[in-house]
Amino acid sequence: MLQFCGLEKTQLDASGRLKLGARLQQSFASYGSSTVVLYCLPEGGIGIYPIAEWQKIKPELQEIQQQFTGSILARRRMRMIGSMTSKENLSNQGRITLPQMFREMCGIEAGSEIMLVGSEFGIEVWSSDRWQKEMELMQQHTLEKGEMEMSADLDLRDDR
Amino acid sequence: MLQFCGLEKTQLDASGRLKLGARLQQSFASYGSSTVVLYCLPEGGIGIYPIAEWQKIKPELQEIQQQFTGSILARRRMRMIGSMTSKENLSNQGRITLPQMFREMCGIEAGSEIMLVGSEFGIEVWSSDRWQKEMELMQQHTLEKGEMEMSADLDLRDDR
DNA sequence: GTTAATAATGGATTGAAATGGAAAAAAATG
DNA sequence: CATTTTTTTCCATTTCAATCCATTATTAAC
Repeated sequence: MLQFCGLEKTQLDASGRLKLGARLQQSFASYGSSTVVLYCLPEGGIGIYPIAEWQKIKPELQEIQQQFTGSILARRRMRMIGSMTSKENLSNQGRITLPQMFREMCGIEAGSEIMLVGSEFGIEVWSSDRWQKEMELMQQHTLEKGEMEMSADLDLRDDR
Repeated sequence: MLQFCGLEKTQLDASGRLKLGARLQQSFASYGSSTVVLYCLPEGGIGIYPIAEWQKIKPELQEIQQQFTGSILARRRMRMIGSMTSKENLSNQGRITLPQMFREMCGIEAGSEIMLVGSEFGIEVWSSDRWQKEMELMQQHTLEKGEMEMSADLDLRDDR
C-alpha cells in the first residue's frame, strides 16, 4: 500500500479547503470515485479515505451493530463513529472542504498550516503542532524500544 | 548480496537531489524497475530500497486495518509507516529527489555533504555528523559486547 | 416575499519551485 | 599523455501550488 504514503506540509485556503497534490489526486482517482469518507480521529487528525477502503472496516462495525440493543457501550461506539464520520466529494480540482466541526476539534483553522500524513489506505490532515507532538510521541516510543533491544543484546544470559 | 555495500561521501544538489554513482545505479537497475521506496529511519537516516526488496521487509497491514476504529495503537502503526515511507523514481540520470520533510527530520540540507551507506538490500543517506555519531555508538556497543563475551568466557559457572 | 449580506464554490492566473537535459569539469583508464 | 568515463554544475522548461476573482447558494433582515 504505497499509494497513500509520505508526509507533506501545506495549508488550507481561506475557506478551510484542502487542495491535494497531483499524486494524491491520482491515488484517490484510481478508486474510480470522487467520494471520500472523512473520519475525525480521537487522537487528533482528520482521516480521508476512499469510500471503497472505508467499506473494508465494515465488519468491525457490524460486530458492534449486533450488540446494539443489548449494550450501552455498543451504542456509544456507534454514536461515536457516526458523529465523527462524514461523506464528502473531491472537487475536480482536487479540493475538499473539511467540516468546520471537525476542524475545530482537531485545531485546524482556515488558512493555517497543516500536515498531510500518509496512512496506508488513506491520508490524514493534522494541525502542524499537533502533528509535531504525535510524531515525537511515536518516535520516542520507537527509540525506547531500540534501546531496550540494545541492552538486551548485551545481556548474554538472554542468549539462546 | 554485495550489491549495496560501501560507504561514500557526496553531496546533494541545490534542490535536494541525490545523484547515485554508476555502480549504485546499476545495482538498482538490476531489479528491472526504477521505482524505489524511501523510508525515513527513526534513528536518523533515509533508507532507499528497490521496491522488490521493500516488499520483503514491510510489515503486514491487513490485520491492522480490521482494528481501525477500535485501536489507537493500530492507527499509530499505520501512520508511522505511511508517513515515513515514500515511493519515488530514479531519473534516467540516476537522480532521486529526497522529500523535504524527510530531509528536515534527518538533518540533511539541500547542497550539504552527506554519507551514502550500503545496507545489504538498499542504501541509506545520512547527514555527515549524524552518521559520525551513529557509527561511534555502534562501535562502542560492539566493543562492550566483546568485553561481555570475554568475561562470560571466564565465568565457568554459566557454561552450559 | 423581496432584497441585501454573507458564505461557499469553482475556475483561472501568476509566481515559485521542481525537473530534465546537457555542457563543463574532474577523475579514471590504458 | 590522450582518451574515455564519470561527476558536477548550470540553465531552460515544465509543472505545481497558492492566490485571487467571479459566480452561485444560503442566510438574515425588512
